[in-house]
Amino acid sequence: MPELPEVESFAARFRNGTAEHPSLLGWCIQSAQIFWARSVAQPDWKAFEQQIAGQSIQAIGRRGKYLLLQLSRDVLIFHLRMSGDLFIQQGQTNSIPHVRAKISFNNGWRLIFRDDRKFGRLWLTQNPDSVVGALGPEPLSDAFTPEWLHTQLNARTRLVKPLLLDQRFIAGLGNIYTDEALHQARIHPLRHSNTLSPNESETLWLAIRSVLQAGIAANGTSIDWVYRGGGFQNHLLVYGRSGLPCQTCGTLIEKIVVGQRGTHFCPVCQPLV
DNA sequence: ACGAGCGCCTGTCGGC
DNA sequence: TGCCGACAGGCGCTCG
Repeated sequence: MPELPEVESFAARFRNGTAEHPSLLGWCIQSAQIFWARSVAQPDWKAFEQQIAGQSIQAIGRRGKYLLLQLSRDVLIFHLRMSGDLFIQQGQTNSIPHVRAKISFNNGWRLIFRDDRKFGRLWLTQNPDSVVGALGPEPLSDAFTPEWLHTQLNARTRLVKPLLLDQRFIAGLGNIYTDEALHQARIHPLRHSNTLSPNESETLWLAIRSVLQAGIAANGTSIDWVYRGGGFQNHLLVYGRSGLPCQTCGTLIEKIVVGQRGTHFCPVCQPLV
């Protein structure tokens, strides 16, 4: 579930601190425990536990949906996939179910990785490009321009929705924000990418950025308690609203399957030309 | 180049 | 009530 805005929210909270905990910058790792071996993608879980001990957090960042913690020697990378969640805890151990990894710091705090579906992954590597190097541009960066988007859309023939979900094309969009961006741009999810006009591409560019920025401003989207503390679920116009009236025209929102993913759209606002 | 199908996993929900 | 299939925020793989 966590898409770019949710991961950005984690990065900001870890970097700046919250009312519940201070910034993680400078914290020194005392030990780590892995409870599900396959949650660690690299190296193997035993080497992960050994290598991470003694390293301290020097920087906290995000690339696409990946959370990157620069440590003394390695980079610790998280991808939360469908159901991953991160907690900062101190003192008594709360009984959190589905804990896959626990990282304990010298100052008594702990970072808990919870993930009921076990799809999330951790990496500990000196070469973060081996994990995030193939990602497309950051949609909120200066490299992501209307001209770039139009050129790249027209260079492919794929359906626009699966293309936007492809992390090698653009980094960070997931199912929720893609549906919302296409709706805001008034583009049908089954359009072929090479049929978008320059004007439509620019509208889509603006929609992607504005939806992501609104998501970040709301601290992300919380659905089914998979991700906590966000407010953007109250601003969704199509995702999860099939059968409900479109807030623009009143037509009932439809749900179809595109590229194996549930896809929500307004058939009137987003005509298939 | 592209899409479909499937595997990875667990929890929830609706239908019968 | 209980069982069973469908489905869910993601993504990597194989196969046409």
